[in-house]
Amino acid sequence: MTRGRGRQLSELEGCVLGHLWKHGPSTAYAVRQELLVSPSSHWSASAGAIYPLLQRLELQRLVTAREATRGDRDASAYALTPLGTQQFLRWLGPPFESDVVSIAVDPLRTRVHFLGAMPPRRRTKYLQAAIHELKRHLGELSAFRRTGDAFDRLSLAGALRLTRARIAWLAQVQGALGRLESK
Amino acid sequence: MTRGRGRQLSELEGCVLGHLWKHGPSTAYAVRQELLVSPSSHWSASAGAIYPLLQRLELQRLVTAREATRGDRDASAYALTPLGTQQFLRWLGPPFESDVVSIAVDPLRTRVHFLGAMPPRRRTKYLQAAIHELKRHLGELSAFRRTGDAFDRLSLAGALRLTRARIAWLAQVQGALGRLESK
DNA sequence: ACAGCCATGTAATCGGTTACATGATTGG
DNA sequence: CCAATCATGTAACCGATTACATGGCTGT
Repeated sequence: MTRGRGRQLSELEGCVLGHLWKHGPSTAYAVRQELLVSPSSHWSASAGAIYPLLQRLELQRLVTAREATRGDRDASAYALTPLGTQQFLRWLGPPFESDVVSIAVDPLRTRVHFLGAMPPRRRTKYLQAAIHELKRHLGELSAFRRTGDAFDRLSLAGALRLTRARIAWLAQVQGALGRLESK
Repeated sequence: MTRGRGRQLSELEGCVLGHLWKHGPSTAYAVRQELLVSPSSHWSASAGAIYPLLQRLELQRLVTAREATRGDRDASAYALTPLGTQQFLRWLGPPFESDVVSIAVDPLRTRVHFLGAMPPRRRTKYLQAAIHELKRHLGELSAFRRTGDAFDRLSLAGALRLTRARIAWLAQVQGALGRLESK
């Protein structure tokens, strides 16, 4: 999927432009750091992703690079151009690409398709373990309750809701399989 | 990330092995068709993904290829080996890799971080549009209510729950931003 | 002064997507 | 019989990850 000229931005590209919009001109390193500490990004924010990405965005004139010598070292600080801002807003939507609204892939949901591959007792253990991990994850997420701005916290509220929904769903699966088994 | 020898399987590899477990020996085409009609896979199930993937799995001795001439045409039907079954069960877990339990990436959640980039009236429209799309998606998912086996339906129940949770969350965002604005 | 970390990248690799090629099968 | 579609792949490309390289900076 080429992204030359008018193409839709990828999720990671949108996030990076969003960072620049939110925090102003930044180096690639600053962008990476924020992605690394973010509670809910699935990217590793590896250098090999971010540095070339910003170079691509510069070629497309969505950002401009300024020489930002920090101490004695040369670096590039990137800033949104008007075109970049426009593309960022287009990425935000609406309209929404279909995979923005379609349900996110859930590895646990994928695995439930195949729960028939294990005996009932193992299934019970399995669901207990998954619920336990989800609750632990819920605790980790809660640690971010007081960080960021209002929008960051609303975003976190979404992550918490989704995690609680997954827990409730697995409880439903437990119940359904229990009934299935006792028939 | 190399997957030679004892490596953990990727999601797509796990799904393909799961298909073979569930439906018995299959051609690459059969695997593709099921992924294409599946209500909730984010893969395009492109030929360029599936055919090489099965060839890789064969090299790793997780599947065996049998000449399955259909009519006059040669094709390969792949079947799980005992090693493949073992690796499939290991992929199912537990233990769970951290990204199995950690929250799935949600493009709408990503975008909420940046809602401050638009004026309040546009935000209102934005959230209405997103909720509308999610409800439409909910309807599409519901069409699968009576398909598949018990596990497929439980999996679908998870997708429905997550979608409803996203709708409720966006309603919460609407309310919170309304209060924020009226202050 | 020098060990260890910070910051800025680059290179190799890998898996997935898009697009293409090709022959068999089927419908009108 | 010919067009359209089915079925089986292959090739080029692309973006992300891992691993590496390098040089400045910082604490002891």
